[in-house]
Amino acid sequence: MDASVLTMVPCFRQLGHGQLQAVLERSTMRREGDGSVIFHEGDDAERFYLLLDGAIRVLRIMPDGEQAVTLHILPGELFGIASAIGRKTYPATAAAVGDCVYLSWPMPLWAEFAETCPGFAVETFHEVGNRLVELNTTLTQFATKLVEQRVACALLRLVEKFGSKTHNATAISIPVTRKDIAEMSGSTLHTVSRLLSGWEKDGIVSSRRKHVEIIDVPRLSALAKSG
DNA sequence: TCATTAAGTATGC
DNA sequence: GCATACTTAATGA
Repeated sequence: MDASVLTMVPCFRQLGHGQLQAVLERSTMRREGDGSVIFHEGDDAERFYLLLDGAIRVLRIMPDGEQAVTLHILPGELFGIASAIGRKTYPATAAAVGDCVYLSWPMPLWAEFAETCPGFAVETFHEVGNRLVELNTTLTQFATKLVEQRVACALLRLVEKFGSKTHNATAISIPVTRKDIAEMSGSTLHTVSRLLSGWEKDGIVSSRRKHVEIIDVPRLSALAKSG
């Protein structure tokens, strides 16, 4: 594994090759398959993580066993950064979406990186800030929109993060089930299934098992708007 | 307007 | 061939 994989990572962007090498040498690399849980909500926050490849779903599990997906992590982003917000335990569960490759470090190194790595603190503040904005947007959607609009919003959020243009559509590049979309939109898999079937008839989306692509993004955006 | 129940079909390891 | 993903309709809050 070469230190150059870290040059694209925002929080290490200002480090020279030697420093990157040192950071890398102190990390542990792991690989996980779809659905594997990396840490659970409430676990002691012993390590922090950097996603190199794949995607991570951050979710909370309700007392009745229901799950709510709060956000997704992209390659190059940190996760499990309890230290950054002054916590001793993880506030949410992190699970792999598809195959993932990630690095991790013992949590005590967080303070050391923040002190010794130029740009690390500033970049992680940015990242945390961006997530706050994202969560705020999602929260507003939950509070103000009807289910159909929320489901449309959830799909658009997936497109924003994982959309890849194909010949005549925008495919979501990670596996997503109806249940996943329901957990992102505060709905049920049945309602999501019904909505997707309807939109498929209207030529707005096209879906197979665990795979969704959007044929007509503007019309989906229109559905996502209230009114 | 939407969740729940229930009963089915399709798909993939 | 079995578990998982998905569809559809009916019911009722």
